[in-house]
Amino acid sequence: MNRGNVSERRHEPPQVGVTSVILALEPAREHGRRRLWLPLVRRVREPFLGQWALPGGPLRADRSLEQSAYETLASTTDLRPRYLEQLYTFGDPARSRGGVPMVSVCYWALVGQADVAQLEPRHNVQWFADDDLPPLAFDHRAIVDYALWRLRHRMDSPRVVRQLVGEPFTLRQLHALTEAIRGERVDVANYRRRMLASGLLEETGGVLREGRQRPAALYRFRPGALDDAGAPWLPAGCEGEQLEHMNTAPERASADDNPLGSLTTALLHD
Amino acid sequence: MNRGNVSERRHEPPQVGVTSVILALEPAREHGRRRLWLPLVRRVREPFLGQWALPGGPLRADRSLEQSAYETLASTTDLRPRYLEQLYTFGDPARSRGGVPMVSVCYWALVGQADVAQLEPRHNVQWFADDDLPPLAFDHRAIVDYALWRLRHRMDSPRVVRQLVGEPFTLRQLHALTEAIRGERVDVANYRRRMLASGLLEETGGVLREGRQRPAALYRFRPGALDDAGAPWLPAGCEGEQLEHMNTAPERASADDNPLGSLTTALLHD
DNA sequence: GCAAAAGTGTTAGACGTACACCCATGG
DNA sequence: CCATGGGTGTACGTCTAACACTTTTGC
Repeated sequence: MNRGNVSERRHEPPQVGVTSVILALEPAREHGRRRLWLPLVRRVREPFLGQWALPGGPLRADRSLEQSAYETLASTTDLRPRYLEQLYTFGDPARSRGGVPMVSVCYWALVGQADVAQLEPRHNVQWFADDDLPPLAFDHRAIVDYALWRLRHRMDSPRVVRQLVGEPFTLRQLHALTEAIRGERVDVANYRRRMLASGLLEETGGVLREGRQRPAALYRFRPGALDDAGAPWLPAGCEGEQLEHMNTAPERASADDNPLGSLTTALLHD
Repeated sequence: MNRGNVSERRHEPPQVGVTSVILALEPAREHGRRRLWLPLVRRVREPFLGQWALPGGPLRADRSLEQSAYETLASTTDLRPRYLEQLYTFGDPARSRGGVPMVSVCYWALVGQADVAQLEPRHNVQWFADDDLPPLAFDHRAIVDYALWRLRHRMDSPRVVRQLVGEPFTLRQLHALTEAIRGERVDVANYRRRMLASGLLEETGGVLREGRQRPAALYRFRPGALDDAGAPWLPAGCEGEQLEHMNTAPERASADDNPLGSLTTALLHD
């Protein structure tokens, strides 16, 4: 798979880029299963000119990785996600451009329903369902699949679910989201009970009528449910082989034994 | 936490480094709980000269990230881990050295019992138990904690367990490893049953006598158990904003729906 | 009343946990 | 025969899947 045509420029410092996968829940269609959606941008340069690709760009030296991801993502798609998590870093020399090695730090992001609606159609940005993607530039397809895999395995995190479904929500909406991500049918009755028994939700008191049937109760996540969540996916600290004056101990966060406590970049704004 | 003294060199391309956390199971002590161990190297340069730190170095442009991690790790500690997985990439500008931004791709690695024994003592490399670490350079402590957290959450992976315990193994050894990583007592009887019922193990036919009691049966992991394992943590593909001729579809691997099929770098040699 | 979705109940099996118990072995 | 760990049995509570059922609404 890797071709070994490394040129003589190999000793130049590698380029560092940032690439993002943005995920959202497809707006409700009439009597259809809701799917996962992601925006792609059309490439305006070679290589892969005209093909669809993930938003990305070079790492700005005066920005953190998260900031760079957020900015390139916002400037190309006009979306302002509330959730941003590092996915993986790719750095094979076979990916070099003209012999200059390329390192790409990939992120995945979540945007809610409201943000999806606000995105006005552009020629160079378009939404695609996860099961109906066009051919993608580079190997962005693999990155998308990896992001979807991560999403499925983060589904038990209230943080993730909340960003996708938006608050407040009905249990049916939550259920639809679960089915969209898992890609399989889930018993509604059991899902209700599990969610209510989890203690993560609280009723808002409001109701929502979506069709012409009985209205459904609205819920939100309890404040405490979002705090610990049992997983410190996003280290707050930073590191380097040469790093000046950075001996601050990592802040240990609350309940769980999460080593890299504060999730600085998970929830960007609230 | 971030100090804003970004110098005028901000537009230089960022340096890219690779850092690794190597984990192993502490050799059996007489009647003591076995703990997790990791080797640290003493810094021979400023900053943090003389302090303990994780092995690391610059990314070689003609090497993949995994190869770079493996080589710097091998050259500094003389260890040849069989498992190597990307952990996280740190890139805050506050971590810059002399104004040149620093991006560090971190890996975690596993070495088995045999490898630990073969490592002859050096002045600049030493093992430390996970609950008795010295002060570390930079914020390497946070990285170690994060690696340990990852390890605890990868414990259900036969690949991970196998590398730490070494084959063949008795159920008691497996159990001891589990307790070491989880940091809590686990019922031996139930652990036995769960493991045997999982279908991941097969008897070698051999037995091992560790004390003066009844010898224990030896097991190994079934070949198939290591294949799918339900999690494609390590993408095989590569990516870049500028990438030449890289439109190969990702190979989808077997049983599960793992998107980035082949775990190229998880198991380095077998 | 009818359709459709909200919401509740019930049951049977799978699974985890605690703990008692027998077996094999060397001293 | 005894101490120690290897290995088995069992009973109980919890969780979950499956599915029948009642309630609320608009037409």
